[in-house]
Amino acid sequence: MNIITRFAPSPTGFLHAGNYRTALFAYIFARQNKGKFVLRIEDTDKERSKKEYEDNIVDSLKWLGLDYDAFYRQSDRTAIYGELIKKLIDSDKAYVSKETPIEAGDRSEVIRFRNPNKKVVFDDLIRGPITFDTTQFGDFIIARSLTEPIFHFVVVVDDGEIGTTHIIRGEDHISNTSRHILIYEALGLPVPKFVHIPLLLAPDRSKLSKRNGSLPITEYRNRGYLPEAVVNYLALLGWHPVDEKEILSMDDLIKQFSFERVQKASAIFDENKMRWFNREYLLKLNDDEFIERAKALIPAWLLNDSNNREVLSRVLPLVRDKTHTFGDIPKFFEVSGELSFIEKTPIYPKEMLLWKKNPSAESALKHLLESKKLISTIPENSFSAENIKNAVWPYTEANSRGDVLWPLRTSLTGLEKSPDPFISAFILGKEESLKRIEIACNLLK
RNA sequence: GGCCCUAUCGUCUAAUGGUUAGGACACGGCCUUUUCAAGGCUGUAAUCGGGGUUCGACUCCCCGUAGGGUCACCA
Repeated sequence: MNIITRFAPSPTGFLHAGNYRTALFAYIFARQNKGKFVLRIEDTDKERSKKEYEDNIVDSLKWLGLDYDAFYRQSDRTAIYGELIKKLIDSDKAYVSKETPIEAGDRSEVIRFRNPNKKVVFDDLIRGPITFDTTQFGDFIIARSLTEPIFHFVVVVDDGEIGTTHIIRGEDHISNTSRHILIYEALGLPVPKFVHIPLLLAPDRSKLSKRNGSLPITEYRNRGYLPEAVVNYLALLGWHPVDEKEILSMDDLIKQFSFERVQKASAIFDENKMRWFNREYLLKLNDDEFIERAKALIPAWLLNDSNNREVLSRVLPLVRDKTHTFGDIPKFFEVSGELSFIEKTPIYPKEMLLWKKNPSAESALKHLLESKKLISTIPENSFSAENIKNAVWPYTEANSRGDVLWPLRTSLTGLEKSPDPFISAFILGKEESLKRIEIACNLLK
């Protein structure tokens, strides 16, 4: 059987992680079976559908790497729906019904489906058999008019035409399924397989929504997440491989995925773990890839000023070491950020230079003068972190590490938290480092 | 409220009748260390409750309870 799955969002708002996880499962299942994955924009609600949201859906899928084989937009297909509604009316499977409007916008005439009022059973691939008594739905509305069909109708018509074999969608559609099956039968279409994916919940266990802080998935791109990390994390929400390996590429997922291992219960979206995944993927990048992909969040003075390219290469290991998402980078360079000392000469109180375990100004000055002497012996062209350490270390060991290294580090960075003194000095260069130590000595005198 | 779905550490989950109930994230401790991270080691922590079935239940059944979904002229 040639597998066809689809992702059928309505462009009435930004879609969140839960929506894209469902899309991801549909995509993976299609690719795993060498089938087709279709994107269908469900924009029958003309009031609320916006092009902006449709564009964001297309953009998001592209970012995540979920390429689709066909694209449908329901608003392009109004005529087709009209004809099929007419056919149902002609065969008395639907009828025009007189109504008393209740809300603004309500019509005095709608098209209702003649419900055979029976029990419908379907076999959900994740949950097993589910039974509904459709009597509870009555003769439900399938269109407001011949040109204004409703979700329940178009979704069946389109999946019939596309030939969707597996309808993979959120659990919130379970109770719609029996109605849809009734329409499949009325239309004489084969009933596809249904797969209802559990919902994603916010940390407070409520449904993911704008209110509880769920974000458009593209917002994670803005915050410096890698799409491969997002995909990996999303796949592991509600699904788990046979072994305990959690770092999985899209290819791995396509190889290993199965609905049997999809959880039945809803899962809570936890950004903490996604950050961890992102760091794992960040570690796999080489330096050039890292810079290329972090571009948007590296400070402009460091990235674009050719004089600073050398500085960039020196701080890169440090930046990489402390970064979980690219979004962490700007704050290292903000005022009093851990790397803020690079761009601006630090201004700090004298007390900053005193080690808390031995807050003596004489001691700090003595060690600082000695460090300065040792550092100045290093030739300019071999001013590396390693050589700086080698020059200072024996003296450090002969005394007390803290007594020597705390004043040295703070003289260079002026910060409570910063990289170690050897790396800091290396980044600043010999001349600038000696200058800063000199300033500190004067402050202590 | 009716109908439907679900229930293992705080979170994501493994274990499909027999395990000291495993792993990951987070959290704590230790090591490393001038600081902050990172890293290494390590620790705390779970089968919702009650009945069955069974020699034996996380696992099967029933009843509760809790959470979620859905009851639109939205999708």
